[in-house]
Amino acid sequence: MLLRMSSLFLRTLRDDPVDAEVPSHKLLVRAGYVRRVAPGIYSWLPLGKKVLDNVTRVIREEMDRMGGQEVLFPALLPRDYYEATGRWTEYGEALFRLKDRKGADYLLGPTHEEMFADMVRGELSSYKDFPVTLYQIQTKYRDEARPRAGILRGREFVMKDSYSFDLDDEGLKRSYEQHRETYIRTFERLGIDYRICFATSGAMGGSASEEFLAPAETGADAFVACRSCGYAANAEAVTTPAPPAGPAEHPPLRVLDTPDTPTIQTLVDFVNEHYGLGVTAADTLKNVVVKIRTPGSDKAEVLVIGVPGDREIDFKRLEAAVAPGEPEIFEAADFERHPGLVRGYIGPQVLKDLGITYLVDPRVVDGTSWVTGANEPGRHAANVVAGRDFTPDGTIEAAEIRAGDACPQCGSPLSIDRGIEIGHIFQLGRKYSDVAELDALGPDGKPIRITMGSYGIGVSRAVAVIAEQRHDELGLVWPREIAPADVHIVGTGKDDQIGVALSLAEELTARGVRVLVDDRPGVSPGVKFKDAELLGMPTILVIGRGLAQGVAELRDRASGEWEEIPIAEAVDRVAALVS
RNA sequence: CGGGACGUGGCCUAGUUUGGUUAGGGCACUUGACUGGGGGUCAAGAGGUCGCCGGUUCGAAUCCGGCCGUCCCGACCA
Repeated sequence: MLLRMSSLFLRTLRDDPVDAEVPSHKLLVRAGYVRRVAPGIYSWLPLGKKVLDNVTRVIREEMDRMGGQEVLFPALLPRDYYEATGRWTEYGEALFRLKDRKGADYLLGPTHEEMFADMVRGELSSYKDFPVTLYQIQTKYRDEARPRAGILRGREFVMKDSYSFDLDDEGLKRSYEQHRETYIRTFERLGIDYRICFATSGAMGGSASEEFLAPAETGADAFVACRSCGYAANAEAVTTPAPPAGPAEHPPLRVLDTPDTPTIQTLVDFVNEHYGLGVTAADTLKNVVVKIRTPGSDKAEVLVIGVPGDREIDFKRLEAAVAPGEPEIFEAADFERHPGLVRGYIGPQVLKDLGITYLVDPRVVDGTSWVTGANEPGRHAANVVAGRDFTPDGTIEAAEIRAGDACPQCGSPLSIDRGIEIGHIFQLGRKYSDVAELDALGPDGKPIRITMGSYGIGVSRAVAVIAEQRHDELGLVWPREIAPADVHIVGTGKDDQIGVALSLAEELTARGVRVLVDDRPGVSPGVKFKDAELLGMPTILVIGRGLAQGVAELRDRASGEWEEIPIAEAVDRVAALVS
């Protein structure tokens, strides 16, 4: 492959685009890899297309190595498939919907579970046909409320999605492990720094689930990590270790007059000053009322959640904990309908009598003593003991996570970082096969309900993530396997240098090296060097003022190191780097 | 959907507060000359419905009204 800058469809920009915030966005636009067409929608220019193709190729090779079989569904889909699983309505605003000329409803596929399940049902019917794993590399469409960060999070994006179909849970587990290993190999090859995090399965349903997160300050997902044991989890999936049970004996419950103490801090100050309790916010039990709505219905159940008073409810964690239910704020009008709940002074002591479900943070174990509401305006209760004065209906992971919280595996302090989700694997189970009535006929002549796994990699996002992780102040720094070319040959100065650069380029091309050569006449060396650094090929070969002495410069883009080499050896040296 | 900002050649922008000749600059582009190792210099050019519609006015990029669009911060996702 030989690309000549003199004829390459490329224009680099000196200024950052005004709408770009994150480095990958700025650099991919400045280096002429992508151009914005509409919010969250980008075109790929020749160099960008090569990068995208390289990422795609790596993913495809690893999927094929695993035994996956590639298919391709349409992006434009009729409504019926998504009607059956309820997602035509459930997917909500994020679904691109359109009508054909007859007025029939269509959508642009945001994901393809339904199509895969249906295809397998149509083609396979015997237990002998399983297991099978199918995948596709497809453009997906999601009308995000707010696309941002260039191709990191667009409304149109390329995704590899695969689905495993197994006869039993053990098979599903095997398919899941295979994908896990394949993803590890894939991201290693792509040169992406990543963490495997326990995850919640979110809107897709299903059970066991892990996310591959690329650490980045600009990431949308918070995750925790433990230095000592390697535990890592998405913030939504972090579990809180329960402390040991408290002592059996406690002083009796005591109701206190606490006027004007609507917040935790005013309460703590008041009881310490007037009653000498010596408590902190962490000794109080904050009770938050929410409504949990079942999707697709108007019914909402009232739920009270108890968390230590020094912690806020993390709404994202709450949502994950109650999924597929949807939590809603309990408003003033709701309090009027439930006179037993005294706003600001709710205590768990009465919830059983009110018939309201009470879930607590895992730290609230039997034998722990709390300061909490007394269910009367202006009054709180102290020495309220879990297991004696109230009995929760269970625990819930809804309290915020903080750096320094105990690791659920080893107890060491956790750190919190941000990351970009680049892959997600999970064991879907039978949610879609139930809807599709996807069965195989077993050896005994009875149907076996197929169990599915679902696995995604953000392909175009991976390009942005690589750019995000591999750049410096000068420009992009592509890993060799992903770079548009192996070597960027710069011919500075006059015709001699450019002529030599071109002939070296042809020799290298003949050796199977992918070459980008800057043969633009009349462009100053400074411009060519800047462009070479911005574009980010891993190796830069300069044919310049050393030509008269028969030497060239061989530069490593990532380290910035360079050496002078005889031009006669240049082809061998570069070819050796590539093999 | 809530909050904030903005809309001027391909890109980045000045001008708008206080209406007044031909809307100015930088980058990029074309031509010529010089230069030739860090986005070089000089000269000459091409390129604009100032987001759209309406209003006020002798006169609107500028003031008023409406609409559209975009970006950023929050609630949602490969």
